[in-house]
Amino acid sequence: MKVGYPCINLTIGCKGSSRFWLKSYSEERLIDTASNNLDCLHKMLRFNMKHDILFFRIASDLIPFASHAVCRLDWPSYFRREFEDLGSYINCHEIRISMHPGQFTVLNTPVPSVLENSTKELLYHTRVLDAMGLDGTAKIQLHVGGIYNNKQKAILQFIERYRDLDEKIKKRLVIENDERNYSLRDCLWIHSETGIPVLFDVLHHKLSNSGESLEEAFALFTKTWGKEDGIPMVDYSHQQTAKLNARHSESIDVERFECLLEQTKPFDYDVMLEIKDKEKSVLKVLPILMRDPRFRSTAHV
DNA sequence: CCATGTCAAGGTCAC
DNA sequence: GTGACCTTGACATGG
Repeated sequence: MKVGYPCINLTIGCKGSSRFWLKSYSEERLIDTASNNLDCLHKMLRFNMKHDILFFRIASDLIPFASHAVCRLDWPSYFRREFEDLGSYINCHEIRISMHPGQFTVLNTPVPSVLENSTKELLYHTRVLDAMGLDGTAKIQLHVGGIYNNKQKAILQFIERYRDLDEKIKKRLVIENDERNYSLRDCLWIHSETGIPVLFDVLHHKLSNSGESLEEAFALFTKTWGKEDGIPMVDYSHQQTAKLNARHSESIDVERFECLLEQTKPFDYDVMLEIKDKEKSVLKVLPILMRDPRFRSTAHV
């Protein structure tokens, strides 16, 4: 079990996901922004290592507009050195990595241009992880997509589109249960047809499920991850506690997180805390994790 | 300098 | 059919 947070570190004062507006695109601007992002990513990983944080989600904006037609730069070559340095740091320290394309990446869309853009976006994410030399345990998480008035058909469409993807993408792609359209049960069905692993989102499951308890859910989704996929991944967040003033200070409820650990004792997994205050929430739960025999700290590496 | 408007992309729902 | 919302910031421009 490794613990982490997504994309942004609020302590160290740099940003690994800076972008700019498309209309001000220039190759120079791209190179400048991407250089800073890559540099900041390295800083965030070093910060994480100091604090026993071995799971991290890399922001999709690492190389802005990389999947857009406007980008003519051969960025994997241009930044080869930076990617290799990052990759060796990640591999040496056994850091777990994920990425999560945005809402515009939809595989089961009926619109050809959307499919084309989505495929390019998935290819971009894959190329980032490949450029770092990471193995198949570095994952790209995606929601199943839209319903289009016919869920059964939409699921079959997803399966068909998944099968058509490049092997390099397939090796990394996992699906995540969402809060509205595709529940754990739906994802498991897609898994049975395709073999794609299911990343479990605790909050989404609470909002949309088929009556499975947390224990039952863990027993189900953890089985969808093969040896080559690595330890199953979990996204954890909770709804804001009804407190005055909580609006700007959302942070993890340590007791509730402790309940999760307690309820899922038989299972090993890597957990991403999707909480507004990012690494601060991770630091808050570290003392509890340190007492958990499943937890992997930097002392193990 | 500061305030405000705008930003690649999709899907869903309320009206 | 249109527009707000998701989610949130921060880039960019105009005053």
